[in-house]
Amino acid sequence: MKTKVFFMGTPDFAAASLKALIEDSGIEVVGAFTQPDKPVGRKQILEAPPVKKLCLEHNIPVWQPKKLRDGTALDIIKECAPDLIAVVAYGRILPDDILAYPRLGSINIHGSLLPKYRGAAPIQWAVINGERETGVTAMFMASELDAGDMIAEKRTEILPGETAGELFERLAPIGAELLTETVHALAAGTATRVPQDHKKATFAPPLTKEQAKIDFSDPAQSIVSKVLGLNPWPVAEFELNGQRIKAYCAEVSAESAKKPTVTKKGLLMPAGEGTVLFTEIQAPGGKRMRAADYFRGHPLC
RNA sequence: CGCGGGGUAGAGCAGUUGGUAGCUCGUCGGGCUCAUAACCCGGAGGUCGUGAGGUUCAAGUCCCACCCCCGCAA
Repeated sequence: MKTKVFFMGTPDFAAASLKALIEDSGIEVVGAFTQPDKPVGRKQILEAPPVKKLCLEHNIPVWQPKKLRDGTALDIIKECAPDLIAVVAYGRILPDDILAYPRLGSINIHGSLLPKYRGAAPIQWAVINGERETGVTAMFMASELDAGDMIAEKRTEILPGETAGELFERLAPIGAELLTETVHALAAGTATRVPQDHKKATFAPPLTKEQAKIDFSDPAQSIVSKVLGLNPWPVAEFELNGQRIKAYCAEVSAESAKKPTVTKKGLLMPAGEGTVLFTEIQAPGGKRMRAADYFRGHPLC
């Protein structure tokens, strides 16, 4: 008897989990919710989220409800008769009646080691704050955001120089593995349930463009963590000779500089404490490129 | 038709009021050095996005069309 799972998720990170469920012979994905198509790109072209694409490829019924609280969403789920609901980066808060419906419960895979970094951007904040370790946590969903009882977690080191985007890609399959394991554990009745220590909870709110600006009075290490955590979005930036420069990759430099300096490795910028070496940047209208390349054609005055 | 920048040697750029192209780096050869991402000398490498389009004695440089890349905005 296959475990029937109703899936909810939106971006690539979620699609990785969905794919794992689809490929698991003991699991049947009976339906899915994902966010409505959104205009993306320069010309506002409507594009389907990764989860929707995957569903279409595998003939899994998929809906993109705008409202979850008018009853129709719950009706759809009832029709699919899932044993449990699995949510991965769906981007919406689910009403209690939906959470309570499946007999095995509603679970969520979250990109942090709870109770730390509850919220929308756990992976990015872990990088921004210079954490050395992070992971994914499986939990039962509660009405309060990311506050449900924990089932299991998987840990991983944050590598030096790793960007949030890279960490995302590395965490996606780990989360997928955790999800399938958790589904099987629930089906077998062997899943554990541990309440979070709510006093230790921290939060990871959505990133905004306002925080993209680099403050060079910060320590070099903080600036580097910020650059890495804000890549690929919204991307840290700073001004140089009146040009707005986006910073994709940076590291703390062993060399020191008192003013902006170009070297073979990139651009050195003095910080509040230490010196930052920008290695990958992008100017308006230009492509993203190695800092050393950029300054070959744009020498500092 | 959302706003805007750009497509010139392997890479990043410059190219003035139109007259067949330069710079930095890399690369190749040679030299110097205990040594080097250092320095010196020399060389190779470009149908200037596409359209055997328009204007012109002459177009990278002006006009037209198309393709591609990118920033903003979402």
